Amino acid sequence: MLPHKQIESRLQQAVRAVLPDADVSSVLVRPSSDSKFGDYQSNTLMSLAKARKMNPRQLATDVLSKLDVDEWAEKPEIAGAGFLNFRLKPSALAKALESAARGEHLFFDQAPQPKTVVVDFSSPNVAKPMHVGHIRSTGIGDALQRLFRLMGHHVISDNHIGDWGTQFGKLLLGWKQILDRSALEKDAIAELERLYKVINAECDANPGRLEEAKQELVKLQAGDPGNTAIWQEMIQLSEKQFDNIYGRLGVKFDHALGESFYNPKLGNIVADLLARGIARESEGAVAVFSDGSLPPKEDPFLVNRDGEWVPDPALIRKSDGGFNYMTTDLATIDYRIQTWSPQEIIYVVDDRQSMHFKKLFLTFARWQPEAAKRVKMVHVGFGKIMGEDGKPFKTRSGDTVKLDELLEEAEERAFEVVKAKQLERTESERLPANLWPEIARVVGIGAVKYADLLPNRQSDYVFSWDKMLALQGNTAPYLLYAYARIRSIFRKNAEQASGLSSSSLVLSALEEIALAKYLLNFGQTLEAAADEYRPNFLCNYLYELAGKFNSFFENCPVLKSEGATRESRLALCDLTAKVLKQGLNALGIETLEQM
RNA sequence: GCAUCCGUAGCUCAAUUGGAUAGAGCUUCUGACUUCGGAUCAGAAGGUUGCAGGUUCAAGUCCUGCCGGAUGCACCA
Repeated sequence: MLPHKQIESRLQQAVRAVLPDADVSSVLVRPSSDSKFGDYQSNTLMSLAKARKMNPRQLATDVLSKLDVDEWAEKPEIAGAGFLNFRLKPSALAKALESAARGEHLFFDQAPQPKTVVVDFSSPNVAKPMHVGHIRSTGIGDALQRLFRLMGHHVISDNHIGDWGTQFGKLLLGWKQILDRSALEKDAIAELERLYKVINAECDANPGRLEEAKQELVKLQAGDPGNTAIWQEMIQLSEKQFDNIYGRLGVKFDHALGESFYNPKLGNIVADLLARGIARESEGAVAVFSDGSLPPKEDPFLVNRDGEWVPDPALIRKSDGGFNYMTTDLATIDYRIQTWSPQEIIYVVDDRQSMHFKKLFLTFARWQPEAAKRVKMVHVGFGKIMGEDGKPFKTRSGDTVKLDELLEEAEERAFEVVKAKQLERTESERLPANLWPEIARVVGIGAVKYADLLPNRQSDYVFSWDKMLALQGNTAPYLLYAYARIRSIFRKNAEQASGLSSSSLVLSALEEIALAKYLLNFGQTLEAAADEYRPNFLCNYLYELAGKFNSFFENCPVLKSEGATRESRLALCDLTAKVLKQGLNALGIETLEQM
């Protein structure tokens, strides 16, 4: 167990000894905000004292008298209003690094009680191109599924594809009447998009066309063989696009159960909700209304119009008899609980749908109260991607940016950067030109993903090619460079690339110690990122780690040093590389041995 | 109108959810062994955290009221 975990565990014991009835799970030890306060701090005693109207410094003194952390830390100090500060013993630090160098751990522990977690993300629509809007859901969702897996949880990722719904009426009409076969073969998604746009415009102008489209939809829903065959072909064509993009992004799903999968279950769900009195008919539709259990301000089923709270129900059946996404989402939760019994279901969907998810979760809890108690349902929302003009990110002509074109541009721009840097080097230092495209691919895709994961997910962020591909600052290229630099040491020193032959590490330089201590924080960062569904914690950690490594690298010669110092420094390099690689991998970003 | 999210250095963003002197990068300026990979490092400059109150040992973070922005409010997802 890592030293700060040992300290935390001992501290919890000491608190329990002083306050037998206290909830010690809230007593935490965290890295200090400033090294002058030691390496780790606990501020939780202050809130415990406050809740009991005790003097926090007195409580700290009492706890301290019961606390034995001699094995890992110097004598703890009480500071300020009641902070407990811990300074790590050099022996404890060395021991933690030695066990990591022996391959016993990489500064994190697996979750003691693994959860089953369903992660729902990406959710593209059939017959439409994937666009920038899909980066965030796909990138954050993939990072979360990787993070949870790394922590030892059982993850089920599910891509809830939009393969059913009213858009197919228009698409079927377009397919039958204005399809251009050669265009379909050339670029299927572009042609399907064209069909939809043309028919959609016609429907807006002409109610007759809209009726025709509706009839096609009714036929599809009734199982008409011709329309079903066309629908299936559209899905197949779309799947090619999805596979291509997910392949480029390195994103994998355990399941891709689209909306159509749930279609046969929807009628029964509506009937059941009606029978239980949870839903009722209204204006020809079937809807779920407020049950009055929440104050109006917090009730998502109410909205204030001109000073009066009026119903804002969740529709589960339209007045034309069709179902909508609320119905499908209820069926989806039901299916997931029945099939996988998860403790947690996470939806990575943009923030505009937060109201929908509030209604969805509350409706499900009313429908299946017992099942709802056993599963935590979370909407992990995120903000928009803006252009550098501060408006939503669009192409120069004002269209939405397509994801495949964006990835293409990322690789092209990265290639220009790679090429420029290679040409700056002498010929002997330059990498063969046939390696450049692969380097550009990893840098370009990594840069897009990293730039998207770095901002706090709830805020909008400005998309900037120059910033994400910048070679300095908090970017993917900076991190990849730090990794490649380390790997280069081991190419020159292949015989010592793994393990530590002597038994103990020596750490003396300030930069060595700072780097070593920071490595120990990897696990807490992973836990915080997973607990809060915020991959950006990990981004910032890796950036700091790379910075500390670069600082160490400038000041502490590795290959030119000798004996135990040399071995210790090699071990530090190796561990830093492993943490960088593992961390970037958890973000879905590949690494390069040279660049 | 009501609800949700947001407002932090000239710009782009952090701040481990109430902790100690609000941190990075870009930009500007200064410096680093003829470089274990200079796509690097060290330093300087840059702040009344939109405004005004409140809560407490402690507020960028919580509460109230304003100002400004984004989003959502019945059959699209």
